[in-house]
Amino acid sequence: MESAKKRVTIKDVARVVGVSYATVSRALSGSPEISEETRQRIDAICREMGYMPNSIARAMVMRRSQIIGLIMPSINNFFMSELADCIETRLRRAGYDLMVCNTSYEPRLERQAFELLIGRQADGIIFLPSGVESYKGLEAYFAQVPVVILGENLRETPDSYVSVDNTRGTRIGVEYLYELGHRRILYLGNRKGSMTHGLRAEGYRQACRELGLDADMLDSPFERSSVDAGYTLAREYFCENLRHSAIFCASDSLAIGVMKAADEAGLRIPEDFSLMGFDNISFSALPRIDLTTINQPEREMAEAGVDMLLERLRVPETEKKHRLIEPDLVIRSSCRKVEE
Amino acid sequence: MESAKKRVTIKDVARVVGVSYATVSRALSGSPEISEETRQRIDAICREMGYMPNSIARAMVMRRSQIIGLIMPSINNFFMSELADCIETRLRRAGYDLMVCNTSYEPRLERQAFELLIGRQADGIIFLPSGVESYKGLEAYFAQVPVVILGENLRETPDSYVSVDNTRGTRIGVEYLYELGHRRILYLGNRKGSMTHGLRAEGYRQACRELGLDADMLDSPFERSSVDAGYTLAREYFCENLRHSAIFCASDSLAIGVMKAADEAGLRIPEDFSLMGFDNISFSALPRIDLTTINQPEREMAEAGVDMLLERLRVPETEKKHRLIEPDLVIRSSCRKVEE
DNA sequence: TTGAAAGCGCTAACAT
DNA sequence: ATGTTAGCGCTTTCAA
Repeated sequence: MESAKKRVTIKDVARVVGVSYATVSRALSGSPEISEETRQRIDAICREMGYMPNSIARAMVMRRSQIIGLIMPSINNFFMSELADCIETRLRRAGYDLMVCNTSYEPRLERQAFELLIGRQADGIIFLPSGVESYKGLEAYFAQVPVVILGENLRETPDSYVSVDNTRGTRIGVEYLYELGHRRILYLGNRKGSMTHGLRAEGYRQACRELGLDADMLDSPFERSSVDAGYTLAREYFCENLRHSAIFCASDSLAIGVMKAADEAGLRIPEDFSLMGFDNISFSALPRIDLTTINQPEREMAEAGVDMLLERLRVPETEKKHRLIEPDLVIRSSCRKVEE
Repeated sequence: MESAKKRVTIKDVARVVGVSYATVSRALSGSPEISEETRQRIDAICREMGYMPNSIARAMVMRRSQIIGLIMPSINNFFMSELADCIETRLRRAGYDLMVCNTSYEPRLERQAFELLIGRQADGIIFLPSGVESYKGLEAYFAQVPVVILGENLRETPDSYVSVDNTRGTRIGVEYLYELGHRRILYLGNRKGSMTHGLRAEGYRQACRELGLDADMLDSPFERSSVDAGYTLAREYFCENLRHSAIFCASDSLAIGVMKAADEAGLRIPEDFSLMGFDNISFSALPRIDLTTINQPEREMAEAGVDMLLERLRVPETEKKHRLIEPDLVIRSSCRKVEE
């Protein structure tokens, strides 16, 4: 019984109502050229028979699927799941459905996701690249379907993208620490090979230069930022004497790792040193963590990305735009005023 | 140019190769009744022309979309995003794509999601209900498409579901605390109206009865479990003298709120009281939080749910199964041994 | 206002 | 081994 379910089609309805199925189609799509009476009859019968339009057939002839693809490294990531959530909600309100593809940071899966979504006739794609490198080799797809890139600052790309202004973010952070009196600020966890991190590091350098501070960076050899990476890095650093009054971490995860190492080393935050993160992941707001950090406004990013994509769908000639979202400082308890 | 992109179809390929388009279809679908030579030629031309199969057309005639819908309250939730992540990965490996629908805990959006996915010809649906109540009124859809329910224990439903054994979870927790010497264990944060929470509370009561302890519960008047809810509840509780040696929270979020209240009240964990959570959300593993808790094996749940659904797709007569996943204890540092 | 018919890209049954 | 053709459910001319 369950599998023998032939669904009710427009034809079935037409037969019952006693009109041609074109008429039913018109009634359903709210065409004006139809009498109020037949429309009512058709509506009633549709409800009665439990008719549900087949959007696949519809997409076929309309050449629009009303599907947007979301390609991202992982759904299970504070930053990304927040983005995904906002994207879904906003797209749905605009009448689109979301198809999600995990890439697990694998370029191979990124390619595959594009092909799959194009095959599914997705009307557009929102893409969170797993890194700058991954962007290469994907350009061919960008000609086939409107794509908006989210997250990575791809300055050189001519494609639409939305990103947080990472450079601005670290500048804001350094300036804040400076105002608190900090003059020896370590920047911890910079990763080469990540555009995002490169820009954050750049902001740190710029701010130091302008404020007349020594830029001092402890790079990360790890593939990705994580609590463990921060912990490992900080442990090493704490072996020597504490030469800085503040540590600015390239990401919140790293900062939390630094906290752990500090706790173990008997160093207090912010009494012995101030700690600043970047991202404002949900962890950072927790009691006991309560990390001062630079916030990436995910909601705003998601909305900007979706709107940009929808705009391109509505007006195909729309030129590709770049949009930098302004990050902001979230003051919690991990930084304190000092006299130097 | 961008919007004038007529995609390459099977017919275009056929024309170039000089065969009928049925032949191309056969070649592509790996039919054996075709000469190796033409297959090679077709493959080559397809690649050359950048042909990508239109899965919509395919779904239309095959009457299988290879799409699975995932209906859940929110993508942005530690437990759920982890589930979504695993579900996506496993489905993709099985050749399915995932369409995600947020319901924001609104029954109206749950209904809408079902209709939408059925309209999209989804082959099956994985459903995380926002609550027991929400289950009502949805039964009609269950007849139209195979559905597997994840998360909620819906004992009465005849439909397929996978859930963690919540009752067992709290029992494990109480037994552990008992072994550590605790005899006065408060159960904090029980919410009426949630099946999950009802079962957890039940486990607590059972264990207390069997171990000869007094069951003592501090119910939560809040709609959902959250850090704030736990904080508020605990603050109130700490106003009086600490009458318990351990607090078992109905969820990790609550437990973290309790931590915050304890910190403010100058109570130390686990020195002044032991604290146990339930869920093992990613927060709980953080340094400074390090909460002993009951783990819900999300990966296992996701896999069981996906497998159950795929099995029903393969063998439509498969009877609907219920599967309870065994939770397990994660020992961290928030509970300690006591002499009573 | 309504009906008839073509066609979206593809698969599969039937011919050859 | 390959071609012909019907048809999946729907929208949209074109006619009536």
